[in-house]
Amino acid sequence: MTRTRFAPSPTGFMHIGNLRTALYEYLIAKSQNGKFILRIEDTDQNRLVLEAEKIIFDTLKITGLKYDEGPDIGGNFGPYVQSERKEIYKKYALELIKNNHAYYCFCDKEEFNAEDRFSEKNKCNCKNLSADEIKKNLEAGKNFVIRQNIPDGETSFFDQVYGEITVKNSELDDQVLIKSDGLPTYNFANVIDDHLMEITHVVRGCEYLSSTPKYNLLYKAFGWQIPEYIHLPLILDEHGEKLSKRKGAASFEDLMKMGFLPEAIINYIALLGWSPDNNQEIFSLAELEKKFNVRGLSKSPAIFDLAKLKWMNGEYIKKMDKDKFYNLALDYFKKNIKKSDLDYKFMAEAAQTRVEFIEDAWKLFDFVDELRDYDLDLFLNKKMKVTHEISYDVLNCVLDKLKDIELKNWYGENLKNVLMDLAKEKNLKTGQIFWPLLIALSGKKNTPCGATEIAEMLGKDESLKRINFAIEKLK
RNA sequence: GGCUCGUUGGUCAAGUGGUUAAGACACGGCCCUUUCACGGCUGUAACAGGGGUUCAAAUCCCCUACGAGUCACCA
Repeated sequence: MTRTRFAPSPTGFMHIGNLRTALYEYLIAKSQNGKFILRIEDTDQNRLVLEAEKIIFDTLKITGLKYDEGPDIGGNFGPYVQSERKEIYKKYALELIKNNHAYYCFCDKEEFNAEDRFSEKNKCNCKNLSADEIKKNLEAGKNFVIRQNIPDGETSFFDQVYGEITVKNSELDDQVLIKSDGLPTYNFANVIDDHLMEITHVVRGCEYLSSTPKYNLLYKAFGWQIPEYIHLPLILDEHGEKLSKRKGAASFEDLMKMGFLPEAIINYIALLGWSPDNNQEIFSLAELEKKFNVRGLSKSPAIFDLAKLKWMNGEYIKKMDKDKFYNLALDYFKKNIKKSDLDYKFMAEAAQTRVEFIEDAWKLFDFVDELRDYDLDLFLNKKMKVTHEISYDVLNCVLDKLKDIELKNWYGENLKNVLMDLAKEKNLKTGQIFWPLLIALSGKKNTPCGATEIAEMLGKDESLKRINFAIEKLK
């Protein structure tokens, strides 16, 4: 059975790249009826961030990436937190030492750090220590790490995205397996855990591509079966650099704060580095589970494009249940617009197809409370052949007609009829009536609905006031 | 610097030896429309460069350029 795992370290926010890795891991498992496991890699005690685990749980919950096993829900392969597995790693490390695939190293940490990174390999003689010397050091309580003993030769592996990759073993370090604090490094722990947890497909960012040969050597040393490897290309920011916190939207939390819907985020990042067999763009998670295949994964890095995510967010807003959108938009209407006798239902409906963020819905109606001064040239409209003169004349006629309408008849449909009649009477195009009126009432070119609907929204007094103001302005 | 990987329009991308080199976002135009939007139609715009192999190359090979990853007691 296919088993994949998401193995984040709890060091802070949920990076978009990590979330996408989790998504693909989830999809690979689910598309094959397999299991998706969450494992917390907290072996670096210095980088732990409080709350970070909660962010991981919450994000997976919000996005719907439901895991089958994990620290908070258990499973048959636990514990699912690496710091609780310390003894397990130790045991396997000792086994490697016994078989000469690893060795004790008593060197001081500082010695190595001081060395030039690009110069010759760290030369540590600990590999050649005699059994006696090792015993003496251990008994003396000397600090040690356990290092992997990389053999000569070369190592190849097959990656489902990048294909066959071969590296000379001389390029590989005798990496540390167990740190001096007794905890394993990622490099060791991931191999042990992936094996013990029976992970079949190791999915991770391609920054691990170059250390994969070392992991393979470990699998080989234990005589374990090597899992399928699926390395993922990077996600970059708009400058072609690594996504970073400083430049804005690097994390899921950031995007949520900006008003993006979780479904839209998931849909968008699914397409960053993967493409389906057809041209479909909008996918629910359930659809992705059905259609995802490793074949569609790309090798080259992708740039995170906020503009396209915005478009997608708009698509999800349009698809959203009307009542749901209404309820969400209502808060913003009430909070930001003072006028209260408004048809919020109507407003929500008008906004739903025009907005990329729910919190922007009210902005379409920002002219309701107050008419901001506007440029006279807004009246000009080539297509409808509207000029300043026509606007002036039309608004005078409109004012004439409207001022006699009784309050009980002041509603959109009726106003529209009255003005249509006016157009006929004056032999004008309908646009030549409605355009100047729209500008006069709203002071803007882009409005969420038509002129008569706005007139209804504003009420008779306010509408006439604004028409008068426009006439004065045009004089 | 060594090693490894990558490079199709501004962006995401399809493409696996013969295509008018898809589609989406963004941008422009047109239609619909009392505005805007939605929707529909449409336009601009790409195989990093150079060598091979082949009747034929975006596709296979080599070189160059550029970019990235890695070379931690971080993951």
